[in-house]
Amino acid sequence: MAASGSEKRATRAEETSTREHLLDVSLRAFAELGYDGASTRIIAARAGVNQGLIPYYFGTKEKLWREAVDRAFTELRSELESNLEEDADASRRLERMIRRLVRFVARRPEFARLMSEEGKREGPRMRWIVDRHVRPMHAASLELLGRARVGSPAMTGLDPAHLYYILVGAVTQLFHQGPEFRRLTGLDPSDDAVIDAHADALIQLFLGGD
Amino acid sequence: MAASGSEKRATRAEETSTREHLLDVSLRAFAELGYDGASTRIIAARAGVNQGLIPYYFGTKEKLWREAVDRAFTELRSELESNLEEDADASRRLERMIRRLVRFVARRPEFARLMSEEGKREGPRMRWIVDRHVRPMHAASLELLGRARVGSPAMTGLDPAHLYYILVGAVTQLFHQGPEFRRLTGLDPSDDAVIDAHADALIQLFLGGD
DNA sequence: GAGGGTGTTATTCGATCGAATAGGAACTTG
DNA sequence: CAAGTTCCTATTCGATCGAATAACACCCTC
Repeated sequence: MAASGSEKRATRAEETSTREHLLDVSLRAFAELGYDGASTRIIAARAGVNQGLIPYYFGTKEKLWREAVDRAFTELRSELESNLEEDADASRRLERMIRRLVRFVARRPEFARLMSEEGKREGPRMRWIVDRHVRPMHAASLELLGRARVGSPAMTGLDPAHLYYILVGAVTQLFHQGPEFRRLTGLDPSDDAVIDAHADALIQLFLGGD
Repeated sequence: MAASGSEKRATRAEETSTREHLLDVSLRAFAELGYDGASTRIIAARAGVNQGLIPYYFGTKEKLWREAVDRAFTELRSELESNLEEDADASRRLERMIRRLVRFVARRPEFARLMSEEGKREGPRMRWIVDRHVRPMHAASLELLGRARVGSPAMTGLDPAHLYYILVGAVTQLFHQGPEFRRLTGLDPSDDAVIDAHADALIQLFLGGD
């Protein structure tokens, strides 16, 4: 069952390589179904290839997972890091960061889901992801939060360590719980109106009326 | 391999019944390992009983899951509903609610984990849990938030629907991601100092300096 | 146009899954 | 103390898991 129309073998270098496509599909599957729930057969079926291709390209399921995660964080970084320095005002910088974060999480809720999937239990995957990806991001966030806190009425006196988890949870929860949100409210978590309203609410809450 | 010392059969009605114990263990296992990851064999082993007991008591794994979830929500309700009405000031009521929520989630992080595990994907379990448990809680929360919003400088003008997800995420994230938090910060998410600091930060953020 | 990669499928393996079954051990009721 | 009920274990079943293997189809180089 070759996904697209192209009949036989799809003549190398079609849209994207099969390998890249597998990584894409894997991230969503791991996020949606969990590491155990996302069987290599399901992943292969969604990608329209044979299950044997996964050991072939990635060796083990674990390595496939790691490569998919690396890829997701690369995308997140490229999303957030672009021209953030140029803004002198720390509050404005935080505001833009929040808006970007919201949009990113809304567009790729699987990212937040994967993080929560792994961050909630001890294990080699948790340690790997924290040491390799979360810690640097966390450090950068603390710095940004620490600077933005100065002068913000809503945030003064708040411990940045707690603020970090408060902010991340506040930003991601709605999109992380997308299906629940949709069933509960009838709204579409991928709707731009919902996304913008959420970002607006967060910015008002964290940065007050300045 | 009977867990405790009690030799043969444990003479009915010891501490708690085996069935209750299985429900307790199940909730933690489902939250920690996910529905698929928590095999009935693992659950049985943690409870110190034979795997065959689970079909015996609960019929199917799905029914075991539902009963464990019912039990968790019963506990949450009894935690939150007690003498909340008597406080006239909506802001104070929200403040106490936040403090209780934080303490509950800190004490039973498996609750938040289980909710996020199921709320992130479509499926019969998601629909069951939303219709049966989340919707009533959500309605009550919206009412409380709507009233508390009036007069609170930080929350005026914010859509209660968004506020709900912001609040839930902000409250739960740190404890939901307990193992990650511990590795990242070196702090213990079950430490009372951490718990109180988190509640304080949340209350200041949401209720400002009143 | 023969030969050697490379990408891919089909098949198979041992392990583990949830559930069914049969039987045993202890308590309850006569 | 015999019979029945309840609680629990041991074993087994078909399904599915991740991974290994063998063979195949295509492309490239010569």
